[in-house]
Amino acid sequence: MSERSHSPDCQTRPYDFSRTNPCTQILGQDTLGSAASFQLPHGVLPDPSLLYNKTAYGGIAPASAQTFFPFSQITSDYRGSELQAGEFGQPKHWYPFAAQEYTGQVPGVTAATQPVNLSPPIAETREQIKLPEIKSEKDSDDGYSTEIKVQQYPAASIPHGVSYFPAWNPSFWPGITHITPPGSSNQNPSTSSASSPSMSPSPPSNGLPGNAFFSVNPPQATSGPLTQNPASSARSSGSSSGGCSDSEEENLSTEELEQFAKELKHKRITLGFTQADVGLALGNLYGKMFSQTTICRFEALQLSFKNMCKLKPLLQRWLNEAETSDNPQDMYKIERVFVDTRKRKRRTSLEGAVRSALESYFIKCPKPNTQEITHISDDLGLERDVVRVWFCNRRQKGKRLALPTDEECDGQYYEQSPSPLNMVHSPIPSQGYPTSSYPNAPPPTLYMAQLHRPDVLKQALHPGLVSHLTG
DNA sequence: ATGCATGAGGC
DNA sequence: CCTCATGCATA
Repeated sequence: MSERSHSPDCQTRPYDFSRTNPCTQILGQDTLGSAASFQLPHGVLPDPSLLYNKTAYGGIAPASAQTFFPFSQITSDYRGSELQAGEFGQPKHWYPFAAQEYTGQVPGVTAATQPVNLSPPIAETREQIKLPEIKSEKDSDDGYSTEIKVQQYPAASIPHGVSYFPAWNPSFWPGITHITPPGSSNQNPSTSSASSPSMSPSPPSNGLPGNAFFSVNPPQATSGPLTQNPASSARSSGSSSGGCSDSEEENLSTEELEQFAKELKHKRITLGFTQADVGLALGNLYGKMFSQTTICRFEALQLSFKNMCKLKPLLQRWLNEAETSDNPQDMYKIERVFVDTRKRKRRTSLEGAVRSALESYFIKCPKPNTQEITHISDDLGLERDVVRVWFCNRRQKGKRLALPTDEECDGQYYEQSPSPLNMVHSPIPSQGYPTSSYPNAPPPTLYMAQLHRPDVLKQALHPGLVSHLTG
């Protein structure tokens, strides 16, 4: 790990997404305003966060510890990437991992899926426990594996009947489209106690309910700190601040994000939470959890500006909660068993040489067309899809690492090298980051990071690249 | 921490 | 097919 937290100087500026207002619109999208948002394709949820800013966070009712459990969904039909080709009209809902999708109280299911093993109260409980994992890397004929895993979630992880809930509408449960608010009758074990003692992760803490951490926090604690951000409030001028907890999704500046990321990391560590913990905690607070990966990328400012803006308020709030809580450690997670029957394509591990080759192709043409992809995959002996995905990821990475701070050197990846494929460079709209500049100039292609920081450079380039290019 | 993958949404 | 958000799996 690096200690970026120490030297504020070394990391000049991750990215200079100006204070354009991507956030505002992101969060402002009244997706939820339209009826359309409620008839999602197949239970897919629109970004819940979109709703957050509308529904005051502070408004979250005290947790009515309803327990919801995962359910095993069996729908294994993974067609090899070979067949992938195009669209499968069929929804592929075989991978219910997103918290939102479970979010909901299903009495019947609850009982049925009652986890077998219940959490040992503390520390260890935080780990993800994997059950028999049939991992057939090479053995599996198709190369995919099936796995069953058990995850744990905070006791209070129950999305209290918040208004935005309906939007998540898990298609699995037709009747649950609109859940009943905490108060309403609901055969559901309305209380944490009812949540089945067996699963109450709450350590034998005398008076403390396991969900103390989340539900106990007084509104003040939550809403107050939200406005803590001086800059945002200052900037958010008139329009937003409705009076109460003002805009959290407000336009954030790079500096703010940067600083917050640092603060988050520091405090997080101080409080003894792992990135994974935070991700799960968000699930408790908002019903939408995130992976360690995402938290990590957030802290490292490796998400898109939009994404950063979107997540910041959530993390901010989590931080507030964590800080104001007397026993953040009590924040415990119940185990949530969820059998994931999905088969995921096994991760392809590209060799250094291959990666270098891809890099070199990328430099010549960051956005190869179908034919070119085929050519490359052919040349390197890779699956077409692997190549395609690699390019997608590479582009994405390029954008993440891009530092649109200086225009001087942007968008000029070396196209000097003779392209073996006569690839043509296609202009790519820079949607990744608000490049502050370029009023009407062609969007710079930032695939090659504007390496202003050595650390970024290190990340951006693959070791063998140079040799490959020269060789 | 990061590489490869998935899937929604958009042309 | 792409972008974008996100995550599993792994280095």
